[in-house]
Amino acid sequence: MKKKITLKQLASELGVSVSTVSKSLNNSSEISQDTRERVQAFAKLYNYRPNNIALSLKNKKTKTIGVIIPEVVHHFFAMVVRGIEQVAVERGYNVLISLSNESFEKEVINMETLADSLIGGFILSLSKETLKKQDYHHIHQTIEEGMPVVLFDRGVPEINCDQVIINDAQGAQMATQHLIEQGRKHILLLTTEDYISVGRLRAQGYVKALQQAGVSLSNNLIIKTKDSGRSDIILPALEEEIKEALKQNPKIDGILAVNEIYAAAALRVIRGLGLNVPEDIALICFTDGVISKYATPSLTTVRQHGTQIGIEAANLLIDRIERDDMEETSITKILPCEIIRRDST
Amino acid sequence: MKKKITLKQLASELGVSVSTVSKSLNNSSEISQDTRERVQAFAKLYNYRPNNIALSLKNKKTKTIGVIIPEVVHHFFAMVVRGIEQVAVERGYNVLISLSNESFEKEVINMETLADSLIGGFILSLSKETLKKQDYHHIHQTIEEGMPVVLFDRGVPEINCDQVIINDAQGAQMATQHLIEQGRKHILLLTTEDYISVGRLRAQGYVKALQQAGVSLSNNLIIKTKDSGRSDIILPALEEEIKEALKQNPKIDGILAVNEIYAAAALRVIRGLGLNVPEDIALICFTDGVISKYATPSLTTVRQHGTQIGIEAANLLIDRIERDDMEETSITKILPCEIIRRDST
DNA sequence: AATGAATGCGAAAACGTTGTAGTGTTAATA
DNA sequence: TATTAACACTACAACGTTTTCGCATTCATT
Repeated sequence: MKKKITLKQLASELGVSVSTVSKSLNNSSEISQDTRERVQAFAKLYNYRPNNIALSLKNKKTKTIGVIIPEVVHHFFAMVVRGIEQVAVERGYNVLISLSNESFEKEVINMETLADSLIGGFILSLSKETLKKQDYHHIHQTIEEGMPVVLFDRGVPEINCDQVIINDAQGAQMATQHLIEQGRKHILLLTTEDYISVGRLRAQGYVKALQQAGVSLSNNLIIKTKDSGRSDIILPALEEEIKEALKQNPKIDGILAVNEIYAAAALRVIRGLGLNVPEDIALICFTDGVISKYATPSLTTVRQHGTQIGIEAANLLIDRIERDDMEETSITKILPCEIIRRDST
Repeated sequence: MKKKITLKQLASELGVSVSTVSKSLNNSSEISQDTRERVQAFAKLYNYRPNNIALSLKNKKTKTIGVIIPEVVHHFFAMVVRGIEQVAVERGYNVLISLSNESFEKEVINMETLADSLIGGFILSLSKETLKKQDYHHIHQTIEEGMPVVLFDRGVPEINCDQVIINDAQGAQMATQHLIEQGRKHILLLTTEDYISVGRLRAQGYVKALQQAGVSLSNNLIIKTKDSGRSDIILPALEEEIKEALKQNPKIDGILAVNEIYAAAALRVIRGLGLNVPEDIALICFTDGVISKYATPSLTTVRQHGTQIGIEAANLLIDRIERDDMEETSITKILPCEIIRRDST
């Protein structure tokens, strides 16, 4: 077992000082061509690679960014991670990921652990519980300590930091318009409770589209799921609600779901009632994931460009880390959505 | 902006030495009760938290484990990550994730970067390209340097390190038996090329089950996908192959797919041909993911217990890190699979 | 021949922490 | 009263780097 070699060891083998070795490896002009080459050859031979921990300690900077997401088994977040990772690698950074599992406490603990560790900045999407509590002290504190933070997806205007979100309202509006264009007038909305900005904004877009089209809207046509975080618990309940709604209001001819899972639930209910998609009911949803692609019929979706969000967030964060300016005013990037037409509409 | 406070600053504020502060915070009995309390109160007031980088440099250990997976937008790997993360948090470790995107080169680079950084050990699943090349020098080198490595899912017997894999052969055998029990005798196998151990082993299980049941097997009933890594490229080709097979061999009444995506492709083809699942053709696949759950009909699957794999792998790794024994012989854990019955069989 | 600059290298500090080895009190023992 | 023991605290080295400063040489210029 060969342990990693250090500058000191190299120096003593070569019979020169540590400084000389360090400078040679960094190609400093202080050192003669001769010595430089000799040291470099030797270092290569011994497969020397600098100890990043020591570097971090010295530079007070670590080329590592911390990412906290509510869930990893989730297509959208996985896409975002992919984007972040891509940029990070390009720009020479590592990515440290941890999961909040939608829990406030885990989010706080993870943030503290990461902040204590080796992190130059954070990219995170707040957990549902945090949004519900509206307790952002850990975020504020982190920012106070001079650590750059980028929020994504679930934007919070009252936090003063860079944010990358999608235009949820516009996406929902487009989706609703899309249904209306197909002649649907009785559109059921499946969304989350209002404290999740994403759900709230999407509901707003839905309402706006209906108003613009002069279609009357009704509270019976909006189902807000009490999302406990455990999908195996909420789904049967949601299906029951959908079934009830469809029975009570047979005119329903379109459904907009704020995510794939809700759409899948709807699809199941619709089939159970002997109805067809898209003939009887058209279906569109957010999250252009694997369910939509492989469901039968495949689902028309609002694509959220998860990878793109990750890319933007990572660039924003690394820019700020490298400029080292916490002062400059925050940037909020709002990315457009895109409708992916498939067979369900 | 309050930068993080250091021991030295605390010491000068308190008018004692750095050592005293350090020892007080660590509750050393060398320091009087009085001083200890005074220091601790002060530290809490200033929200002191130790700088882990300095600790790591000193201890030559970092409580961080590196995870390299081929893809994050993939249900199984996401589940494994979840398991790893869970154990890591419990045992006080961070998780550093990076993605190889099934590329050999990215895998090597990522391993080097992580090894240079702050890693105490690795958990990884080799990329397809690595398996194809059979070039494991980076793994060997890492192990040589005294870094513990745990491989999961895609086992490689010739690498001497801990491994956590599922019993692929047995899973495939069970799945095939399941189809046979339903009276299916002409079972199509959708698998990968042989260099991927997972595909190879599953094919073996399939063959074994057929032999045990006295069912004749035919090469026409095995489709090996040339997996380029880009699913948008391979899927249409795969669908074409399946369609061809089904046409040429109308007796086919069962399909075993080595992953969800292949199963989804099969489902689409079957529907396109006007056939029904499970009446005409029963369908079973590996990867108990979101597609299987929400497809119509929902798919019977072989569950691989991804979270459990992650848990086992993380425990194995952390045990080895903490015992610091690279010498002890390697452990290979083989986890059983489980059939999840749904509507497609 | 004496001065100056340029060249090539080394010593030492610094980053934040811990642990070992010391230092100086006070109290207890012979 | 002299010796020792216990106590409470401090100094310092070490982890692996980079970097600033300083010290010799050598070489060119007067």
